[in-house]
Amino acid sequence: MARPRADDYDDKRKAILKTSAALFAEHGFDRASMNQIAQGCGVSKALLYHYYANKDALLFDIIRDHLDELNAAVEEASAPAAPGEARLEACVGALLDAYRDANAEHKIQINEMKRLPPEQQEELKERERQLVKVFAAALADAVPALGGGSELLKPVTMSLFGMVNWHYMWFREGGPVSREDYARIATRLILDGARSLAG
Amino acid sequence: MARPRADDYDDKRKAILKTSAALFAEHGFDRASMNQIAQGCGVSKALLYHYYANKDALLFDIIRDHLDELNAAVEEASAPAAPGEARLEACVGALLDAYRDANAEHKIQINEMKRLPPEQQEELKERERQLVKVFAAALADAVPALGGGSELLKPVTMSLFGMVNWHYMWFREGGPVSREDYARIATRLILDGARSLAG
DNA sequence: CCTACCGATCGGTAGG
DNA sequence: CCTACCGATCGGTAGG
Repeated sequence: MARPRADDYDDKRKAILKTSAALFAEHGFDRASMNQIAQGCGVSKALLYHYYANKDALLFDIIRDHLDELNAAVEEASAPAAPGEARLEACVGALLDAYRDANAEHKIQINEMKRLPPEQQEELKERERQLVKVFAAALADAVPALGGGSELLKPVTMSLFGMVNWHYMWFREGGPVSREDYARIATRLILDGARSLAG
Repeated sequence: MARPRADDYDDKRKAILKTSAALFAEHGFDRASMNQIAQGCGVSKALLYHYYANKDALLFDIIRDHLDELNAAVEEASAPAAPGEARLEACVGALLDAYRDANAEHKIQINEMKRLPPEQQEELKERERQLVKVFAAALADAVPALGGGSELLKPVTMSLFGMVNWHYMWFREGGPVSREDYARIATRLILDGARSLAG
């Protein structure tokens, strides 16, 4: 009879994911060695290879889990039938909030995804596209002039992602501007600016 | 007597810088080997080490040259005593234009700077701060409410950098939106949004 | 300006 | 035939 999966299998997997994400973010994917990661997790390297077939699989799982969490958070915020403007701000706020304890994962998504083989990258990029889609829809809803095939929708949507995905370069927890503040600021910049552009 | 520097010393140095930047951007700093770079430049590895003491020095020089070019372009655009709004758009346009043939260098600045030792990073970050300073000043000039110690100046300035520094993720040469178009769009988003926020 | 190497360390896998 | 875990070490390649 097959040996059943250990009760804490998933907890251990999550712990490995969190620790390795921190090490990848700090030293980069190539420089964080499997030995370091095993040590950081308090397990043997052989056990690490029991959970993940190779280093790439570890990187893939970190980014996939992260993107799934972002998508879940944003889709939840996008669900209520709120007016366009409030819905966009809720989405931006949900995204920034999902980034709160995921700085390492965010940096890895931005900087290390290209280390993966093309098919794996494609699977992750599909999840990124899903995220972009929700924001583009919320934007087109809040500023009707951006819908209907306007050339402005893409650059404006990407401008919003630029702001939000760049926040980790300057934003500091406990500073004068909170995450909620910045969600409001970014939403205002985009909405008022887009209305002016479209008008 | 010391051997004089070859007439084409600087041309060769620039060529090495451009080729290695392309390889670092494509494969990442760690994976692009000095052997690959030497081959790509059509020189021996020993000659490469004649120009640069080590791999770090090469990385440092790529980013320093790049940042110096950005600063020069933006300071030139910032010089004319144009009205605040036009000056900001000129600065954004100059920055986006300086990025035109520097996609590799831009990616390296964003992704690989942390590979350098702290003092070298500091020297480069000082150049980044100089760039930020010019934009913050142009913004405060164009939207007076952002000046005078407003808490909004930093997040709004960083929002602008987010938009512009993120452009390489989606912008394609020859697409429906030109660099000039996007300079206008980003400037409008920031200016109209900031006025609405400050008001 | 070249090639032959070095000390160190990598990701990954062996038997049990 | 599966999964859980160890100590030891593999072949290759990096920067210099």
